[in-house]
Amino acid sequence: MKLKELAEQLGLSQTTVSRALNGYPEVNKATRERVSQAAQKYGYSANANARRLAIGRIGAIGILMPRDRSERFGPHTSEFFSGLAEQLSQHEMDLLMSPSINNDELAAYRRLISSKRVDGIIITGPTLMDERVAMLTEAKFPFVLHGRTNIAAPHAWLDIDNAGAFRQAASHLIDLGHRHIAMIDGLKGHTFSEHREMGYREALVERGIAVDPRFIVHERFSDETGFHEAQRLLSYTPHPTAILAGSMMTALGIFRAIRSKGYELGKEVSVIAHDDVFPYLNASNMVPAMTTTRSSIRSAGSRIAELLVRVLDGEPVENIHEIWPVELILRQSSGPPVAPRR
Amino acid sequence: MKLKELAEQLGLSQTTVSRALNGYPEVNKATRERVSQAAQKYGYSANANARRLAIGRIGAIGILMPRDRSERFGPHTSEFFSGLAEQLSQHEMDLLMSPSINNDELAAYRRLISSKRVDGIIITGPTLMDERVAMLTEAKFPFVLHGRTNIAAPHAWLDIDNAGAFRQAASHLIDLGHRHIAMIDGLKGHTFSEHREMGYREALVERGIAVDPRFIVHERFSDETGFHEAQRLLSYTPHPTAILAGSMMTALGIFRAIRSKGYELGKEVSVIAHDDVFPYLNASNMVPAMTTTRSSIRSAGSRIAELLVRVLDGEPVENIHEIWPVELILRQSSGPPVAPRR
DNA sequence: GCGATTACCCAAAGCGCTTTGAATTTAGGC
DNA sequence: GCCTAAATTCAAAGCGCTTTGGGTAATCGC
Repeated sequence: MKLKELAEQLGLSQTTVSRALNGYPEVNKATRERVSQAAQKYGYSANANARRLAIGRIGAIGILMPRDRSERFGPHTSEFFSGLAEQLSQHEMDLLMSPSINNDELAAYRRLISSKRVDGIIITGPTLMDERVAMLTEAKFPFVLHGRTNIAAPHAWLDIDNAGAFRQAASHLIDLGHRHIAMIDGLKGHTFSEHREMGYREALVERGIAVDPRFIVHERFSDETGFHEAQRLLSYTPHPTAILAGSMMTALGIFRAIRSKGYELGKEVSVIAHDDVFPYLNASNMVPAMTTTRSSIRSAGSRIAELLVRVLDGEPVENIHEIWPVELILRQSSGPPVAPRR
Repeated sequence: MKLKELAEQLGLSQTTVSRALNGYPEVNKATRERVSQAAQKYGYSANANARRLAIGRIGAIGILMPRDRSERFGPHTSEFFSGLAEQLSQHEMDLLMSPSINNDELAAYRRLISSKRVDGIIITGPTLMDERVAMLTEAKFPFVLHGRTNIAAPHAWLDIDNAGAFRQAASHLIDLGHRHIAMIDGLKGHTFSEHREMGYREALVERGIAVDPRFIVHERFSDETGFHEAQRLLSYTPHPTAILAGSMMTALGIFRAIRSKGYELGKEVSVIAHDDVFPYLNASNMVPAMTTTRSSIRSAGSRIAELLVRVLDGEPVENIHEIWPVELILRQSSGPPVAPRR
């Protein structure tokens, strides 16, 4: 069933039917009602391509999937997507996932833009001088960044307060009496990683605690690296009595390392992990319950979609910046340092 | 830059330029070359909507994201998507994620079809009499199912051998000497869950071991349920000396429960988990390394995309069925039962 | 050298929708 | 009851691309 046929059925012009369906004011209430009824009855729904061709808007936003297994594609991804999609459905927009081809990311972005398959783009996991941000800004293509960069040119972004999260967590550990605090976070170069390290350093420096470079680890987020790095850290003398973990997966590995060394978690060694909030991995139900810096990445996705819609509606990007605070949720994996039993 | 302009630049007709770019034979080699060069130079790329409107094919396949936090949206999702997207890029197709609105899934599918935004659909996590499968089959809309149903009408699907996986795992445990084996799997009703239970039962029955209904648990996949259910199971007398876990997250919870009861994993209580293969959660690096039934969900996604393309190309759906075997990878979390120390 | 192919290229007709500009009714004012 | 303004409705012109149905020039067979 197409518009033309529906219009014929109703004895109306395509114009009127189209307007009735799209909620334009210049159509009689009774007529509009009649049209909706008919559309319902025949299961009519506009051909998305034709509509978009006519309207000039694509009705979809894009997100590139890195081909390699970078930090940008982990368990948090599905949560983030879920948030995006949820919001986009409010605006009748689709989410287009485009995989980058032969690892030339920038080319993939260009292709995505030039083929006009999306109105805007969402980019995630930026580096401090992210070239994608630079490119899209220059191309004047609408986008919202999840994260931040040091790039001066104005662009829209939403980020969580990574520095604050780690500063707060480290401060808290210091308050508890810890003096040897390590951090195992994501790969260097990524903004979030740099910011977290900054926050960590600030907390230590503020309290006059020397920063031991061996205690700052940047690695892929995985239980495996968490395990290995924590084992290494715990073999030092003195070893850290507290570890900040950049992800839940890392924390799982760290937990294992602590146990394998015979230490008690939350006593001899404390751990505070950053939690993106996964429905299937609950920090509060672990044993001991995990102290976390928490920020729902699902909510962030949802909000970012909203912001992108605003960018598309013409809101100046220089107005679109949000930094979300991160909560520190105290649970049992962090406590005052206790001397080892041996 | 649009086709018309490009054609003018070249002093050719739109027809010729279009044909040159799309690889049609009736265009001079030199001309084709000249056109490609120019397209490259001006960064021309066809407007996807116009192209699709003309061509009648959408160039995208759809996948619905359940709004609720069902089994269908977990950590495996991003891996599955990743596989899909990787394959689709070979065919210049997009992946459209559409969130279901107000939890009326069927309506969301209908909307997706009638608005002609996708050529085909991928559906996952079916129940035995999945209504989506029934609906799409009846509507004659192309789709490929990840999983299986009992629906007789022919439709394309790819599934892993869930029954075989659990049968194999249970058999192995029996070989090791276990007589009290439990399973904690996903929610009842889902095909994979039913099949796994079937496999488990078969293995026990085959060896003359009575099936204890208390030992069969169906729950959401999460570390939390793994923990609670395993705790419950281990409080029975006699308690299971081995547990099959339906997911890695469940297994994490089970591990915790075993430890919290003071049992040694792989000795007093064995665990075999199903592993979809996550880059960030590696079974072989756990301590003890986890015995798993392994099947890459990423590969499945990739293959399913390929199958859907074939369906779209007109291959009869009754030819498209694949059951993938599941490997049992023996590691240290499973071993002969050892009597508890007390 | 001439008709018949073959190779290339083109103008124009859609694809199904939105929107402009105009026409037709209907309502309002005196 | 007549004129003007407001309320409805419509015909037709795109949106940018593919494809049909011809053309024209180059090539071939004899």
